[in-house]
Amino acid sequence: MKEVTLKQIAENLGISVTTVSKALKNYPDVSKKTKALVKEEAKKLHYKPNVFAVNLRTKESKTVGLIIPEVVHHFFSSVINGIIEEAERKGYLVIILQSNESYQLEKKQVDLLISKRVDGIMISLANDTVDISHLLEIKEHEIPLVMFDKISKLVPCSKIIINDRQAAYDATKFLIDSGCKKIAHFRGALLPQNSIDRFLGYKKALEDHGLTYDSSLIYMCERVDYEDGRRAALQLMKDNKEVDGIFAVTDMAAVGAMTVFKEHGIKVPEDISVMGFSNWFLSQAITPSLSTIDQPGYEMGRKTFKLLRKEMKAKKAGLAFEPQTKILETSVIKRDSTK
Amino acid sequence: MKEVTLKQIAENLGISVTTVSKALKNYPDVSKKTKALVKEEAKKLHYKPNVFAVNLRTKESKTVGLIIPEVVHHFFSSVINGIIEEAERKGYLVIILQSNESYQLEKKQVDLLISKRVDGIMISLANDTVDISHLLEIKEHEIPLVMFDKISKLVPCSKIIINDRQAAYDATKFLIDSGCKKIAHFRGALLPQNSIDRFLGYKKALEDHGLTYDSSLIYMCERVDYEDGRRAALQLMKDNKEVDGIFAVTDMAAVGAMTVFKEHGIKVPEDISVMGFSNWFLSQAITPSLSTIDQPGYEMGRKTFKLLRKEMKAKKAGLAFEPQTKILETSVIKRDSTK
DNA sequence: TAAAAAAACGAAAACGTTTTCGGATACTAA
DNA sequence: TTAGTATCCGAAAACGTTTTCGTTTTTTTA
Repeated sequence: MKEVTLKQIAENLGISVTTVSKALKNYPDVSKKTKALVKEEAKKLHYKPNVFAVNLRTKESKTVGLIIPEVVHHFFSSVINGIIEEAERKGYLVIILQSNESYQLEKKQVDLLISKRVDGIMISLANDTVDISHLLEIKEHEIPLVMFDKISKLVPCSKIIINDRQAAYDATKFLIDSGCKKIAHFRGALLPQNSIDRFLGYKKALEDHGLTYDSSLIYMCERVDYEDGRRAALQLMKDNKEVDGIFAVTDMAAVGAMTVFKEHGIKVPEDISVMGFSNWFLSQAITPSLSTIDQPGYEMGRKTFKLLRKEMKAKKAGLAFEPQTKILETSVIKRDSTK
Repeated sequence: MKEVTLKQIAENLGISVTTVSKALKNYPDVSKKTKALVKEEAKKLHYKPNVFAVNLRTKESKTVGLIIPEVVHHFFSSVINGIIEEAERKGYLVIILQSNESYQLEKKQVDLLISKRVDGIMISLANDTVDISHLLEIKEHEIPLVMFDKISKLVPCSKIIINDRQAAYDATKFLIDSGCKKIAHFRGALLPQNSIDRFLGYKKALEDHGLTYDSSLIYMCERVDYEDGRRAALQLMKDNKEVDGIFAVTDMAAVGAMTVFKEHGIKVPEDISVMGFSNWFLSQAITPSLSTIDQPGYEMGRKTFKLLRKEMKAKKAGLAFEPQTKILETSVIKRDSTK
């Protein structure tokens, strides 16, 4: 059972490899008759072009790379979903790598993708990525690059993001409008721009509405997860600050806090309102359901690939491409954890 | 900025391409001196082998394919995590495709992976996959194949699974041991083996413990999700069967049911016990926390790739490979939704 | 019918690597 | 010295495709 090649078909038909190749790709300088003959023979033998050879010749792999901090994560897996769906539609396959929020790994993986000669790269940065030389290297290799969600403004490439600051502002304002007078913030790690922006949005909202910002109401959730939320809530209770509202950096942290409150007989939202961020599936399934900010992961994935493809097309055509930044809409989702 | 090739290095050093290639791969018939020279030059020029050429020559892509019903899914994303981690460790990249539980898509994607000439394929079947010709085709192309979780016994290939029937038996027995006398089952779709096995385990447990099986206590959760769980629970209430326990096919369905109960003042576990399946993250975050069966997704992913690699190695060495089936351990996790 | 134009085909190079196998050089033993 | 043996190197083929460009064949035009 030997592999079927152009040569095989050519020999069977007594014509040249060149003509076979051209016939299959509908070149104008092959007669209709020959084309038909070739195509028939190709079908009969179940001819499939050898992608390895095609790649080598065309210098294209029809494959793109995706580096993501975490796969087991509602938001990111939604993004993945959007990306691979859109990519497949356009004939591209997606190689997925997970940086585990580690800059070292991320750097290695970028190298990997470059040496794999993917046609484009999409990336959401690890928390501790500050050095961006590996990203610039991508550009040096002239590989189209799109960053999404967790980006670095220093890299001159297309970006798909939400307005974290505005969204956090909206969330906080929502708490204020619902009557909260003393609002704590469970913030994320210090480095990533998202955490910073959400923090700033929170702060701005307080100031704009006559509430004084109090740094002792900021609780750190390094990993922005359930456990962090629990820890922060316990600390909050111990501090006894009489807080009547919490804006948490993620739904996970918010849920962690809510379970602690439940365990201690603190009522949500009667005693304290809780606002999350991301609208993970989980937030609608718990009781009380969690008010939050809707962050459109699936759409972000699709848009990310679409933008990448635009750039890949431009590159192929030898055209210049001006990096674009798209900001996706978020919205406040009112549920039962707020008044 | 031309690409650096072996030829480039060879010319710089005044030696042949052959020697350069061999030097870089530490062939024994190249002198230490030349090797050092070549390696130095390669490093200086930042030489990276052209994978396209390597692929063509070696007929290997160092890439494997993964087809999965759904990415946004706690269990499957855990599997993905395990697979890509293990793969990367061994120098393989993973192309991920999503079948969306559609046989048609799954078939197309198998074709895609075959024509991409991946070195191996891992797959978890779509719900409506009954025809297995596309899977046999993989074998015909002599591409190593491993199926996991949702498998078909008819395909002669390695498999990584859990014992769904036993696990369901354990879950049901747990409900019985905790005092439940009338246990309903929220089952999954009719086709997939998992649903069937979980149903059978449930049934067997009842029979083994002196409870009569009653088909009117079986509620269908076609998509095994939150909404299905809600619907089934509402129906159950309407039917007024005085059920005191539920074994749900997934945690999602179980959580859906629990929220309905909560909305209607039915206490879990006092009025009714609920048992889930999978141990998704969510099950520990809700209140009351959900008792469930632990299904080790991450481990399943790692084992799946490991087995695939074994087969790929055997193939490369020209050795025969006997398909293996590995059954992973599950365990009952006792939480607050059961007595 | 000859010349010009159009249509159809194919030889060959190229993509960059790996690997076989024969040849050259240097070294050892008699 | 010669023969034999390591040691080192390189020519060339191969992987299967794409594409340029020149050649041949057919058709059209005068």
